[in-house]
Amino acid sequence: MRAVFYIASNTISGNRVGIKEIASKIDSPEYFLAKILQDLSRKGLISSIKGPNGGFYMESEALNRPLADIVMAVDGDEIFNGCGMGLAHCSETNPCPLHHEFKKVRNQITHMLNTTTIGQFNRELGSGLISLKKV
Amino acid sequence: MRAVFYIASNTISGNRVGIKEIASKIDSPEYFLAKILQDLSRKGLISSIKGPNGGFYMESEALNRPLADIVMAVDGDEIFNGCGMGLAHCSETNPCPLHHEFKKVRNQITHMLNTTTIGQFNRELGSGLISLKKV
DNA sequence: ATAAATTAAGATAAAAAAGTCTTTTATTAG
DNA sequence: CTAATAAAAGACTTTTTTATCTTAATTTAT
Repeated sequence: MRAVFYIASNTISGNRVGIKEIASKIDSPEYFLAKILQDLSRKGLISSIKGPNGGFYMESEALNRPLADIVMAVDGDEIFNGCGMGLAHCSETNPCPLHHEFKKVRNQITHMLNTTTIGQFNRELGSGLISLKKV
Repeated sequence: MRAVFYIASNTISGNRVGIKEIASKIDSPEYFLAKILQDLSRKGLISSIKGPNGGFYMESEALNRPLADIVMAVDGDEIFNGCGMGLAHCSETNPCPLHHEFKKVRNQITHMLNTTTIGQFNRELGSGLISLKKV
């Protein structure tokens, strides 16, 4: 996610960025991150070109995709489904005691991830002053 | 969590339950579950006695503890902290674009886990008709 | 006391996730 | 065309999590 933000913010300012730069800026192991970006690239969320002056960037359509797409691409849709307590029987018609509250929470998260685009998040994040590191 | 619910519901009806029974009822590998229960037992959330007619049960105080205590015991307090986006810079004074919404969500979850006790959840779950299986 | 039942603890193993390295492929600049 | 640069792909290693097995300790019933 942080890597995508970094790529997005560079795309917005017209640059492509190499894996080494991304890795160092978000403080993530280079080769490991490479795997993830390759995957996101295969899934079309980010783009890349090889060779000198190559690197990662995003298509403008991709910038308009919601944050949920990153989550889906990396982790799948698991977090969006199922009973919060992990109970099989729990459903709308046979809810566990926290079903409705959990549902509310999950809908909120889903809504927020679906209505915030990558580009929008980045613009609101502000200029390049902000660290995308985790620690 | 499901194991604790099973123990709680049996405690409420005055029984102790053995690891094999729990494992089969919640559909979890016996030895693995044993490790987790040993841990919860060391932490005082559940109790056990050995020997014939032994098994796991809960003290009545434990039944009054909030669900959050189970989460804490098993997973620690990580889920209760930090920026939802994993950004280091994000804080109350320098919030990321989703900070406030995330905070709302997290507070909701925390509140719901803190104000629902194990015993209460179980009583609301209803009688023994309900499967605690995951699938 | 002894045998049986039952959890506790420790060692080990298997599986999954995270991380690293090496080789290949594509692109560009000269 | 060639050399250099950069991502892609695949093999491999390490670490963490999940799961299993074995032995020990405790309790109860006889």
